[in-house]
Amino acid sequence: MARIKTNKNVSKKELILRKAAALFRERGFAGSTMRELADLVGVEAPSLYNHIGSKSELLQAICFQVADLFNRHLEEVKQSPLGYSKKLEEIIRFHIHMMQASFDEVFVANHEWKQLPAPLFAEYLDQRRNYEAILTGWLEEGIRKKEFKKLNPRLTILTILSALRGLESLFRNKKNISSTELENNLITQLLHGINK
Amino acid sequence: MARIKTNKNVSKKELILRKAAALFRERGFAGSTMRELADLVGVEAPSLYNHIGSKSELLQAICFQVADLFNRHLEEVKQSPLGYSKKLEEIIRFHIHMMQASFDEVFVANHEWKQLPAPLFAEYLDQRRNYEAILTGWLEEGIRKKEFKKLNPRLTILTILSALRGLESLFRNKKNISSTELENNLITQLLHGINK
DNA sequence: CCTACCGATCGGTAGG
DNA sequence: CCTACCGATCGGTAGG
Repeated sequence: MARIKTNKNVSKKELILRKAAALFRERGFAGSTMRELADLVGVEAPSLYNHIGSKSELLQAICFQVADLFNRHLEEVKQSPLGYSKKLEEIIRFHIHMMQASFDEVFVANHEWKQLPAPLFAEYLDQRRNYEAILTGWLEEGIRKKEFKKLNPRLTILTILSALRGLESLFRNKKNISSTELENNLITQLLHGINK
Repeated sequence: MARIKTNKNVSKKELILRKAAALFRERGFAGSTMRELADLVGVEAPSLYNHIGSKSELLQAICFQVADLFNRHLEEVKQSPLGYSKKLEEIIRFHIHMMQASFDEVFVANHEWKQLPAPLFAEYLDQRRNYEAILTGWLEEGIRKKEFKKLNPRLTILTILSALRGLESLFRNKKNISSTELENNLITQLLHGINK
């Protein structure tokens, strides 16, 4: 009986988290109210606090769950035997898949992490910088091995990540563009260029 | 005397607008308060309302001033005799210049326009879509004339614009990277590709 | 441009 | 999970 109660609470908390991600994406974290969230969940606002600690705890859970998935994937690719261009291809593919699988969560993590309370803000920023630094290292190595043109590595990685973040506007409109076309288009454009 | 008074009001209003852009960029529109803005301007909160009508009027002014500059430049490039690849180069250069000249305002226009009140939201969205549609048209024409590879035109333009928007994170950190290096790097990467 | 203050709404708590 | 309600804070107004 105690176990059943726990399971029920967990699934309700997950429902709250999913609805929070959808709400925060639409209205932003600061622009969202716990009353709106309660409406989406189907309870009164004070009842939310039987399942969660605070509004910002929701943001925290969303941001770090997303970050964990990206970090874990990065570690896998890092330890693979692929060349640097292929490694970047893998990263591009994974960002597209994440956006399709968890659009609201990825969007909120990308846009609202700045609203995290002070210590978590710094921690999240660290993880982000680490992610970028590893990709930048790949580009530097790839330039040394003549795999890439001589470009500013950090700027180039930043541009790729920005382009991937921008896919959000596609998923928001629920455009029916296939995952394969997306991947192929972005890999061609970002790695091989659009000029003939 | 009436003229002097008017000039004074105009310059105070411009000060408020500049400070509002800086504040909205840092905290977001919903996360910013008129008390914080008043502190930045150096008056009490109610005094702001001698110069402005409302908080959302500030957002409106910032967003549409930025949009006007981009639209005017687009029109110039559209009527130029340049080829499509060179036209896109001009757009890339202008986005970089705008970001350098008016970082706060461009950032706010890009991120907070969704908070515009209903009729203005739709108007802004229209202008944005028109901007994207014209660039997409160039890409379609360029593909037909074998200037570009066969790519999804809308997706390709969206990717370029996303990459340009992402430059924000560079200017936020006040990185001392030259305008010329930025332009060259982005044009190479986005038009010619990074692979050797 | 200020002081004083408004109605509304916020995140969250008490108590059952 | 609800009703009742809190202190704080919000955008904005009145009046001088």
